[in-house]
Amino acid sequence: MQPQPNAPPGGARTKLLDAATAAIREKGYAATSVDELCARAGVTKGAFFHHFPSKGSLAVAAASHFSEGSETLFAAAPYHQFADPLDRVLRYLDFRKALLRGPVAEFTCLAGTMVQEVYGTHPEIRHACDASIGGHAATVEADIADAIKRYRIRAPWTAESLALHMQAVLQGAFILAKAKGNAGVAEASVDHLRRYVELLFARPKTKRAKKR
Amino acid sequence: MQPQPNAPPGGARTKLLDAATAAIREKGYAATSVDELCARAGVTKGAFFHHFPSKGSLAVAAASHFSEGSETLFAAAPYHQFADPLDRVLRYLDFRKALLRGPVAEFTCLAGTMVQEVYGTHPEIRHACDASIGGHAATVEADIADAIKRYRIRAPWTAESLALHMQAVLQGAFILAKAKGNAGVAEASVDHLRRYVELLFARPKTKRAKKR
DNA sequence: GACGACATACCAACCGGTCGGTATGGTCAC
DNA sequence: GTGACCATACCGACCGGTTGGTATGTCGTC
Repeated sequence: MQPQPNAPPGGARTKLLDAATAAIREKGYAATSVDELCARAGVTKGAFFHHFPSKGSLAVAAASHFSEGSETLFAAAPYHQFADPLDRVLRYLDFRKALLRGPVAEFTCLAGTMVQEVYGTHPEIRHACDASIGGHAATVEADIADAIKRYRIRAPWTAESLALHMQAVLQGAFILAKAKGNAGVAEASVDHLRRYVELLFARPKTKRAKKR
Repeated sequence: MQPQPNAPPGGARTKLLDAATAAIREKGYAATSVDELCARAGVTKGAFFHHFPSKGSLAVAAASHFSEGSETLFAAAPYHQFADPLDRVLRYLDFRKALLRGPVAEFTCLAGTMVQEVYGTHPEIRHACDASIGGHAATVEADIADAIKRYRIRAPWTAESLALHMQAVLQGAFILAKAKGNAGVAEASVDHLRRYVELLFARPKTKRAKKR
């Protein structure tokens, strides 16, 4: 099912995937043409349709490609070091906030951008985007679930719904950043989200979170 | 500056604006062609370019058209009845949640959808979307500012940033609803947002909010 | 010599936009 | 009151460029 699981990093396929990620984050799926993608990747149209049967299937592949990239990024992030699961959640948010640097298109989420355009017309792409967002949310959900246990919270909400809410805030923050043309609004929104999580757990204040 | 301030409701211009709002919310800006818009509106291409110099200017006009429509909707909403500004904010959120009904494209925000695609390529549209979102946020901001005064909160955040955060959550909720294909996630996110606002003001619990 | 990885040339459909034209209704001199 | 004049609203054939996609060819490697 999955095409070329181990595509060579210098190959046309990978270059196309990278080009698609960048271009779609900048201008969206529909406005990005196959020709432009080929030009960006330094590849011909023949190579494009050799690796992907259609533009849409490139988008599906790009969503997983993007997921893999961010999975790697978040797996290596420092917030996992913390023994306290609530600290991990809070530090995750700090990490997300720190990522809000440089051009808007470079910290934005491919899946969130694409799904807005294609959710009604390209079900396979929509599904790939859902999987991308949901997969990432699931990693955060695990820490949230641990925090609920640790702090013996009786929550009228589930770990899943909070994890999803966190992703919603981030996606919305991206939209506002795009509208306003700067990342400041997005940072402020992440601050609000972090404050919410703290209030939710109502943890007694400590001077410093302890590492493991 | 503003073209045809009082366009007749049955006229081609208004029909085009309505068609654009619906079509763009369904499939995005780039994927919606001028021909399709004309067909939806039951109008010819000649009429289109008689009223709008370009597709882009239709999009700008559609953003204000959409803003006016929602302005009317929210102005008539029941949450304004409440004397307590915090109640107004909370009931605003209830109202937003209640709006999450029917097909996803029908409760979604035109500005948020469009700005994702065009923020880098069509500055005028981006600006119109920003104005649409910002204008609506400003109405909520007024109530938040009153609530801060009333409850003598010393907030490390501004009324503006909270108003914007609320819009971010809603925009993000729309994205998740599109990805998952149902409004349930969006409702859950609004619940989290409402809980956050309550926690922020830490109001002593009352049995029932009083009307004016 | 077969096969995968590309390149080149090409196509029909569709895109946003133009343009010459018509239908309608209001204004005003006579 | 009527005909000249004109602005606005709208029509639809048409244009050149771009679109996603295809057909066929070349070349290096096993």
